[in-house]
Amino acid sequence: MEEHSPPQHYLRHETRREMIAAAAIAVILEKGAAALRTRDVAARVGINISTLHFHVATKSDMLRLVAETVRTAFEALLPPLPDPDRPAPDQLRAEVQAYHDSLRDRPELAACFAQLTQIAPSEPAIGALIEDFTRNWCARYVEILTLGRAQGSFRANLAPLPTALMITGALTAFGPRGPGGLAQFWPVFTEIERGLQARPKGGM
Amino acid sequence: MEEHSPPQHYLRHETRREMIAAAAIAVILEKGAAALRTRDVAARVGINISTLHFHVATKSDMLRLVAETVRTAFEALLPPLPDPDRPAPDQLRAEVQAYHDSLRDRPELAACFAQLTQIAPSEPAIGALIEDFTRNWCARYVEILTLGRAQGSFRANLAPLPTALMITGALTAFGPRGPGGLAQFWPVFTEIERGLQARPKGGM
DNA sequence: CCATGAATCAATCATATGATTGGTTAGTGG
DNA sequence: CCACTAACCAATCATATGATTGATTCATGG
Repeated sequence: MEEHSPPQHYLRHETRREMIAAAAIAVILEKGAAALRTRDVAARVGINISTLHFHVATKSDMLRLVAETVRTAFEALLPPLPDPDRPAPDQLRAEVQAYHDSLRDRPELAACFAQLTQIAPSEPAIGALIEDFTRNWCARYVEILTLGRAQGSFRANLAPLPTALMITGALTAFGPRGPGGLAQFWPVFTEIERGLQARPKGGM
Repeated sequence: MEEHSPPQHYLRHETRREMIAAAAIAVILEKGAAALRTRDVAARVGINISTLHFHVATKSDMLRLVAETVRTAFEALLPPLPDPDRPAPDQLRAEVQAYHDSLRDRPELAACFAQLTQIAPSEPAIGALIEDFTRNWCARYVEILTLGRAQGSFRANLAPLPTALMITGALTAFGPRGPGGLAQFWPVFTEIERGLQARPKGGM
């Protein structure tokens, strides 16, 4: 089904590794991480299995490569780190916008990420990488929320960490849903925003 | 490692199927769905592979059995359907409490559910079941939220579906996290609650 | 232009894995 | 208590799968 441009033999190590990562991601998307086979990846790249093993020692290595590739690609799409001097609501929106765009333009990333989450039990290195990324991602929201509370744009009784977990959790749910499932993305974010806003005074 | 009570031979079809489902769930929890092997399940139940195939025709069947078992067990833990005559905030809390308790008392359920998502691509029946369950689960929140808005306990500008997606998304994130990761559960819910509350008037 | 090594492949291995076959045993209805 | 069938198992099959071996080809620096 794939048309590998005619025997474009003899590519560089790093080039091949990138192609392998891309192919592995595609296979994971189509069949799920549970059905990932080194042979399928090799076939997709258009190389022999032994060639694949030349570039990527083991399947476990391949999975690490995929995880690192996805993580790096994801991080490259994130906006600049929170800036204490800009309004938090704007930064929150920018942060969410970046995530939205990643779902729209590179749906493989989040979908693959979700799949990788599941193989963590048998691949501790992957689990650690994912956990680390997730923590960092969440930390960005914690910062923005803390900032916004200090700036007075968010509720004074807002707890940054739980709120950040709520937001990242809600957003993560859009990952596995295909690019079509983005219809409710902004409505969901609008609700989140409403829930954060400072109230005109007079609680209860 | 497992001590199967001494050769308690000749159990009923349904009994064995339940044992098989339980064993499969345990294996999925320990090694992940990708590493699920019919042999491991049989060994855990304490039966021969051919006996396993006698009760469960194929691995695919076994997976469906697992999915249905998890779903049924999950649904059994849910509170009664939303009641238009009770205060929505109470019902919301009851709904969330039930989910919390399921995470605390039956962590296998949510964790296994999450694992099943990785075989969904190659097992459409599983995917459909998961999607269906998720939709129903979300619908419960939609009802409660709609009710609460009508009752005046929630913001008048609250959009039920997006908010329900937000809540279920945020809650789902606690599924894969083990029972230890529940520390932030109630803090997160508290934030959600605060975001829903009707404001004292005077928007903007 | 050739020697060297990086990149490639065909063939093969060892084991894992889902499934089947054919026969054995135990509980049960008559 | 016997016959019948549901439940069970040992042995085996066919294929899938991750990985290796040893030879081959291309690119390139000297």
